[in-house]
Amino acid sequence: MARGSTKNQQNGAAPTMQDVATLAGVSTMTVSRALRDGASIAAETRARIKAAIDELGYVLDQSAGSLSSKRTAFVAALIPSINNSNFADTARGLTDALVGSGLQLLLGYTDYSVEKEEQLIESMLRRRPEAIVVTGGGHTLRARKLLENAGIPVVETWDLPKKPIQHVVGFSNADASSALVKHLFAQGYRKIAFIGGTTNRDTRGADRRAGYEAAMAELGLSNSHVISFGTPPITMKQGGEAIIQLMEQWPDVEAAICVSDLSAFGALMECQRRGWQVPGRVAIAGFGDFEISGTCYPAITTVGVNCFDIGFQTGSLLLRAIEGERINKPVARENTVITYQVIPREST
Amino acid sequence: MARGSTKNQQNGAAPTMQDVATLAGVSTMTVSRALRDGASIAAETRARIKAAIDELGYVLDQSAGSLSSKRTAFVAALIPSINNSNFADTARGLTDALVGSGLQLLLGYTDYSVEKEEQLIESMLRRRPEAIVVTGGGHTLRARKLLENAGIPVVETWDLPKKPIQHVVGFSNADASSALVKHLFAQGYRKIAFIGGTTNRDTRGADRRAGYEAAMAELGLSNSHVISFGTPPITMKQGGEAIIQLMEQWPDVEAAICVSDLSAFGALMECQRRGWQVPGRVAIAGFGDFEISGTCYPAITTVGVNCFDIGFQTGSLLLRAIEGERINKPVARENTVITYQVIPREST
DNA sequence: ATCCTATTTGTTAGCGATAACAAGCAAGCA
DNA sequence: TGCTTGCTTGTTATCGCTAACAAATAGGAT
Repeated sequence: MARGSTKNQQNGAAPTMQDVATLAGVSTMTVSRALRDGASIAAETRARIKAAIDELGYVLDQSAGSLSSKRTAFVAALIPSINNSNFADTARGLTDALVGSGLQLLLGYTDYSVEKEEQLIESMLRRRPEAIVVTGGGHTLRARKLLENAGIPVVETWDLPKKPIQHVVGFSNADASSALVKHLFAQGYRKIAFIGGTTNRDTRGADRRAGYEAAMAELGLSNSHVISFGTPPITMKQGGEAIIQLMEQWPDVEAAICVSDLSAFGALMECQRRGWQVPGRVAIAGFGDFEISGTCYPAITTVGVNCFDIGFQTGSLLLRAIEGERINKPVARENTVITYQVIPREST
Repeated sequence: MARGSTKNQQNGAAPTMQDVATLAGVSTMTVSRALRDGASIAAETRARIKAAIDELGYVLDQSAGSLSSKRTAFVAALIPSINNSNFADTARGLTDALVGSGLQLLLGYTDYSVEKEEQLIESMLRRRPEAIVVTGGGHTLRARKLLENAGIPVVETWDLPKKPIQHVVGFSNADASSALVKHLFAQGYRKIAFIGGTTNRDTRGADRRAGYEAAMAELGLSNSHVISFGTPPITMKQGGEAIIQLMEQWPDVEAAICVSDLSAFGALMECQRRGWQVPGRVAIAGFGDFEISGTCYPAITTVGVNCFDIGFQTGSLLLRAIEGERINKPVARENTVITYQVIPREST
């Protein structure tokens, strides 16, 4: 073990490619090639290098490589919450689409805040991702500028922004929400309320609310009632509190649409606890088709969005776009619309 | 706008620090200093540089900086699943502990697979994190070696491994599970079953099962029954299927402990759907104290683990350890045990 | 005026890898 | 034998930034 040919070998510092090269009796360039597959290198040499790598416990320093090759091999994606199966599905779709491309996904969590998003965008950009994915179309002015100037493919997801930055893979939350209202209307419900968060922090939540109000107006139901409760994302517990408030404020209410399945579930359980029949006393609907909505009893009527597909489509678009940048032929702006559907279940 | 003093300015490539320096009429070193706070620099110069940065839309290239400064400013954390509120809480604890340190958290998802973990460890290490956090104490041989040789602080969480790699912040899943069995025993239950995943892929799940079996033996309850269902993480739906299977196989069963709250919830809902009283016909307990367990009706008895604290303690330990490495005074191995408690609710 | 100190700025030399090109070498062919 | 071809390996020059040291400048004390 007493080689000590380089300084790194002598002290305890991590071995570099130079150490591997010295041990294997080749140049660093050859080591670099051995580490990539597809490079032309003699099998015997490669084996010798692999042995040296194992002996030293060498791990490639990708950041050094990136500096030289201009390829960081990762894409950044910002999602509002780490603990939301909808976004988790999107992330999975993204990951799946990226498999085999050598691109790694770096997730960031904005916590439903555009300010946090701005910070994250900047710190991601500092690491020079090859593309960046954001959730929604609402950004701070500076964030928008950062994205526009980043010089990499940008995708906005989960929304159909009026003024897209570049590519879009999403759907209209307002339309989806309207569709749900119309579904309830067709079922015979007239006194329909909406339960959501207090602020507009969650722009998708705000869109759903707008869609609800638009549909109510369109259907000639002037008595729209909105219960606002807590800052997004509103929790199961808050959903429970909201339904109580709703029943007090509007005892006649026939159906409640919740901004997400989580709050719908909370509302449903609170009803059960109080002995209010669902849908007998009041019907409850959610949004997002979370696992919980299909499992709970009664199962919750909701809007199913193809979350995985949002991620997968985004991923494939990214691959094309990155390739396009590389060969200096940027792909044209794309606007992919994702499907959604009302899923009628037992709660309405 | 027609400056064109450097090549970068001329073509469309992203501006570098040199471009900023030229525009502001200073050296790159001064720009570098202006970007850090705490560096000694004249207010006027700093303002001029900031203006140049704004004009060019410059964003620091951190990977280049890291190469030079040997500080990548991020720590890696691997968790089994993106969509599990327990691990999400741990991640939040980690993030919170890291706030203000300038360290960013990079999350990776192992999908409960040690092979995937190994891959992730390697790809994380390639980016030279300043510390790495893994979930659990079970790793492939190579993963273990990689961690041991990484030369950075390593923390294993959510477990108390027999042969820790370095630091540990966790608890005994087996003991926690035993405590739950003993609680049910004290409530008068004797015929207690366990519902978990089929494989040992989820080592924490396996530990919980082992704890169940140990407690049953200790209590003199020889008739332990284990229902294995699906590969971890088992879903709500699988929890529902498992309880049916359990009731068929062992009609006398009085209580079922599920490997996690999610499966417990699925089991509970299935019982409601079939009109089996819980806890009248069968009692159900979970693990993890997810939001759902406290909200649903009846609320589920579970074991609450201080998940946030696992993350927070890990984060603070990391900060100390990283600082220790920097001043060449590595901190001693630490073994932090996190508390848990049985939370009795309506379902037992 | 001279020296000292503190503050601000610049210079030089890498960090660890890879791109681009150059060169060595063996095999194949005339 | 001499030349070409194709494969394998090496050399050189960065990539964009920061550490470490050097130098310039201003202000104050003597």
